[in-house]
Amino acid sequence: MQVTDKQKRANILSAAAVLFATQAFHKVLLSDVAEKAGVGKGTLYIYFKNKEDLYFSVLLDGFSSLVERIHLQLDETTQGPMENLEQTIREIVRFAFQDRHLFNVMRTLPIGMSIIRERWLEKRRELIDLILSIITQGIKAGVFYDPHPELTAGYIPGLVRSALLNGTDGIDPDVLSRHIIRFVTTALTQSGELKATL
Amino acid sequence: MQVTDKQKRANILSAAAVLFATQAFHKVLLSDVAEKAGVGKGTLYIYFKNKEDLYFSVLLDGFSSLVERIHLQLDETTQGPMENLEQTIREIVRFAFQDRHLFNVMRTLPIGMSIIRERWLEKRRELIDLILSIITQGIKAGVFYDPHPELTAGYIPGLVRSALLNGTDGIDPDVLSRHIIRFVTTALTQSGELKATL
DNA sequence: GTCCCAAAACTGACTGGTCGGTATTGGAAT
DNA sequence: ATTCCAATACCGACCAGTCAGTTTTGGGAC
Repeated sequence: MQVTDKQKRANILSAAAVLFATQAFHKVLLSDVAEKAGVGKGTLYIYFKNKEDLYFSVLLDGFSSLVERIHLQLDETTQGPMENLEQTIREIVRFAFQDRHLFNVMRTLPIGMSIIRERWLEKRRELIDLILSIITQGIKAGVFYDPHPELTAGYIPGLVRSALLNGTDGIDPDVLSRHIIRFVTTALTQSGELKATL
Repeated sequence: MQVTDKQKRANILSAAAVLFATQAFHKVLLSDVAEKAGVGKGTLYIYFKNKEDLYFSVLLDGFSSLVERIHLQLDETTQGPMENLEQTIREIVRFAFQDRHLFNVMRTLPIGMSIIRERWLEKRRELIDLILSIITQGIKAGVFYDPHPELTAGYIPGLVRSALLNGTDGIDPDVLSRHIIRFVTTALTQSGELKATL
C-alpha cells in the first residue's frame, strides 16, 4: 500500500491496463500482470490491496488524468462556452485514442461495491459536471438552448464511447472530434437565434 | 441445449439477467442462478452450454426482441424518415426502461471470443444498420444532413445508454425520449453551413 | 382408463482444476 | 551485513462442470 516507487507503480498500472483491456476481469491472471510489469507477484500486493483494487486503480488513474487535463486546458484559456465545449470534446476524443487500452477497460465491468470504485464514480461525475457547467454557462449566455442540460452532459462521453465501440474502423480522431462537435453544437443551437447573434 | 420447455428456458434467462445485472460475471454463481430460476444446477447445462453461453444468451435474446420489435413497428406503418427515427428512438428507450436488468447486463460487457458472442455482435450491428438506413433515407430525401451517418447511427443507442447509466434519477421515459429525439433530429436537420461560420 | 416402461428431463452432491493471495528463497545492490 | 525484491513454491477457498441416481413424460398394449 505504501508507495515508494512511482515508476514501478506506473508500470504495474499500465501492464494491468493492457491485460484488463483485452480480457475479462476473471481471465486476467495476476501472475501475468506481474510478469508483464517486470515485478514479482508479491510486489503487486505492496502497491495494491487486491485484484479489484488494482482494477479500479487503473480506471481511477486514467480518468483522473483526463479530468485534470481538461481542467488545465480550460483554465489556461478563458473562452466562450462554444470554444470550451469544443476543446473538451477534442480532449476526450484525444484521450480515448491515446489511451485505447484504458478506454477499453472502462467498458469492462464496473459493478459491485468498494471504496475505490466509489472514488472512480466520483471522478466520472466530476467530468460530467464539468461538461454540464460549460453547457449551463452557454445557456445563460444565450448561445445554447437545452431543456435538460444534465442529460446532454452525460451524452458527450457516451458519443465518444459509441464511436470507438462500434469501431467504424480506423476512423481519424480529428474527423471524429469534428463530427461529434458538429453534432452536439448543432443540437444545442437554436437555429434562428444563433444566426441572429452571429 | 435444444430443449422443449420454453418457459423453463425463459425462467433461467430472466433469473440470470437479474444476477448478471447486479454482479460481475465472475461473482455470479450458477448455483444461485439455478436456485433463482427454480431448477437444478444441472438443468442449466441442458439449456446452455456453459456459463458464458448463458451470459451471451441473455444478451442475445433481449437484443433480438428489441430489434424485432423495431422491425415490426417500422413495417406496419410506412412513414417518412423523421417519423421512423422518432419511433425507433422511442422503442429503444422503452426497451431500456422495461428491461432494466437486461440493459444493465449490457454494460457488464464482453471481451473475448465465442460463437454466441459473435451472434450477439451481429444483432447489435443489425440494430445499427437499421438506424443507419433510416438516416440514409432521410439524407436522400433531403430531410437530413450528416457527413458521417454511420457514426450517428452508432450514437443513438449510446445516448440512451448514457442517460440510464448516468442515472439522472427517476427520469421519465417519455421525457428522455423527447430529449433524445430533439437532440438527434436537431443535429440532423441543420445543414453544415452553420458549422463553417463557427 | 390404467398399467407399464423406456426414454428424456432433471437434480444436487461431489470433484478437480484454477488462481488469489502469502510465505520463502536467493541473489543483486549498496 | 543488510535491504530489497524477483522468482518461486505453496496453500486452500472457490466454483464450473459432471454424472449417478431420481422423477416425469408419453405412448403402446390391454
